[in-house]
Amino acid sequence: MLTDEYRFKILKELQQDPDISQRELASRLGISLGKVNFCLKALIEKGLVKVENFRNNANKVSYLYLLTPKGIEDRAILTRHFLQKKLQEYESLTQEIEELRKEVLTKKSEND
Amino acid sequence: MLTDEYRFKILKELQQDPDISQRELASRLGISLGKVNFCLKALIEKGLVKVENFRNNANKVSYLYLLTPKGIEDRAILTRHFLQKKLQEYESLTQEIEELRKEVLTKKSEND
DNA sequence: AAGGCACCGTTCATCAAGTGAACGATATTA
DNA sequence: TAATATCGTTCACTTGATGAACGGTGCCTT
Repeated sequence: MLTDEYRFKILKELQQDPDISQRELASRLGISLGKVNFCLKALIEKGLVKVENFRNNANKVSYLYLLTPKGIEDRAILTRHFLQKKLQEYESLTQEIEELRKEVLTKKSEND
Repeated sequence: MLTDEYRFKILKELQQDPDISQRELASRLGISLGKVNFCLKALIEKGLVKVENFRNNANKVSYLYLLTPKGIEDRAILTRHFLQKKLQEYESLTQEIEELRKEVLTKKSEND
């Protein structure tokens, strides 16, 4: 499945490193090769990524996974979206930590 | 699978509400009935929870999922463990937000 | 007492998602 | 030229989660 999270992560990696193998990408994101392959195809299908055969000066054929204008736009939208989401996470995480702290202190005083 | 996370959450719920149905527990934790049933059995197997047939004054048979001393101890350990973990998450979340902020601002200035 | 209803824990067939070994194609090296 | 390395692609397999269905039990109404 291609979630927002991996759409974002993959677009981010590709933008800053268009010549990257699917294996390397899988390794960086901590997911399987199969999943990367699936997600990448979905991104291409959606028109967010375009794959090009790139022939460098040593006559070596390698692949380039380039973000299309639509892909760049999508990445920007996702960035704003995730900032909002992370800020909400920050709120709830702060509260969660507060509760855990209280609890740890309570338990401690019970044993004193 | 019985992860630390659900071991913690379930022990927490049971401690503050020992007469609770598996369905209600599933609903509170946002997981399926089958998973609750599986996890609960695992907790009993591990000796962290003891189930009792509780016969109240109206002769109604209901269940009590009580934490054993071992269960209470485990919950305390998990609480401290999760506090540490959440503090680490806090660190990385803060950094992540910082990066997202930078990025949003960069994109914005590019379009000005 | 009997029938109906509601809720309980338990089971398990079914589904969805992730995995990585294996493959053919291609580039590089010996 | 043969051997090796790396590429993207495929797909059989594993794993986890799901919730409908079931039998058991308490309770209410008739």
